[in-house]
Amino acid sequence: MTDAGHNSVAADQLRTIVERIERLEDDKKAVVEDIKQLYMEAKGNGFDNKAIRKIVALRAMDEGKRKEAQAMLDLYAHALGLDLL
Amino acid sequence: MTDAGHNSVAADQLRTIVERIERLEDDKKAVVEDIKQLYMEAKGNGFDNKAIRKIVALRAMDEGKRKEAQAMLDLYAHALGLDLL
Amino acid sequence: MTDAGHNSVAADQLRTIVERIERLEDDKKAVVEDIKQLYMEAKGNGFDNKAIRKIVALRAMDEGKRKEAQAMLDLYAHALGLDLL
Amino acid sequence: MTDAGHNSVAADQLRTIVERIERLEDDKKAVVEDIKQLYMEAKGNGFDNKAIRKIVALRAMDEGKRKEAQAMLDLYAHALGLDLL
DNA sequence: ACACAAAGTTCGCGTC
DNA sequence: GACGCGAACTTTGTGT
Repeated sequence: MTDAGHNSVAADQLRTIVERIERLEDDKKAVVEDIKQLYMEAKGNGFDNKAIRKIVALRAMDEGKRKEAQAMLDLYAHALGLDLL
Repeated sequence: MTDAGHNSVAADQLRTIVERIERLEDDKKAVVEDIKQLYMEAKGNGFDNKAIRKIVALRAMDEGKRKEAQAMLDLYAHALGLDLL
Repeated sequence: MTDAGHNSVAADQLRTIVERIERLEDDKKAVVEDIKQLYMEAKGNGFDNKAIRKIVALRAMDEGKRKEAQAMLDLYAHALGLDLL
Repeated sequence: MTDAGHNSVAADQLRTIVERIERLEDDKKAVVEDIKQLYMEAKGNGFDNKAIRKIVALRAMDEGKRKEAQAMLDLYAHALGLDLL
């Protein structure tokens, strides 16, 4: 088998990989677009998107970690006399 | 209608929005995961992921590449155009 | 007066502006580097940089806006039955 | 030594760190403001700020540009090298 | 209000 | 295997 033949295998493999990635990236792009649309819709209904984003992030976050991070923040805030609420 | 009733409308709307976002985020996450898997598979086949990423980026750019090149020319035309006009 | 002479004024002006910007960008870069060093030092002393960043951000934020944003978040969280604390 | 005393050490350390960061952030803010002023001045003199921004970016890149170009060549050498080796 | 640009955050990589 | 470095993505702010 020639080098060309041998290499064409890798080249084909590479091409396949790249194309599969590109398709998935297209999918991702579509989903991101849908999400954007949803936020626009929410805004149209008078919601505060920034708050919604935070809510989504908080719900996604592991509860344990969230409370731990909050505790650390509270600790530091207290040490500096910063009134968080 | 009570305030509770009144609020529950917005609350339901909010909940619906948040849940729809979360579903889309799940979709997105799944796609991102698939992409990651692909890269891992590529790596397992001896490919250089960094190079693949650049290839993908370049191909994605190539659609807008002419526009970019054109913009670059315009840029210089403008920037140096100050000397010319 | 030739075009060249006339244009050289604008060109010189442009050059001056660009160079002044570049100097300021260098300054900025240096400051950013210093900040990074500070965070590294803090980490070396056992502090949680993420929490410190939040503290700095909170202190920088206008108190009114901060509480307003927090109130909105609380409102939404409550509507969804999300326990923040 | 009381806990309060013990903690006050860390609290003081934390306060010092935060305040040093805040000072540096102020410096940064001032520099950013100066840059903004410069752009406004440039605009007042009839220059195209968008073009200037690109010029500055390009000049900043130009130091690393050869490296980037080299990286691009290496990239293709690698990616296509699969066909060659 | 939209798009562009800047900042911060996170993730993968190379290094030690 | 942990740490710092650099790139990619997300989010925030600003100028039009």
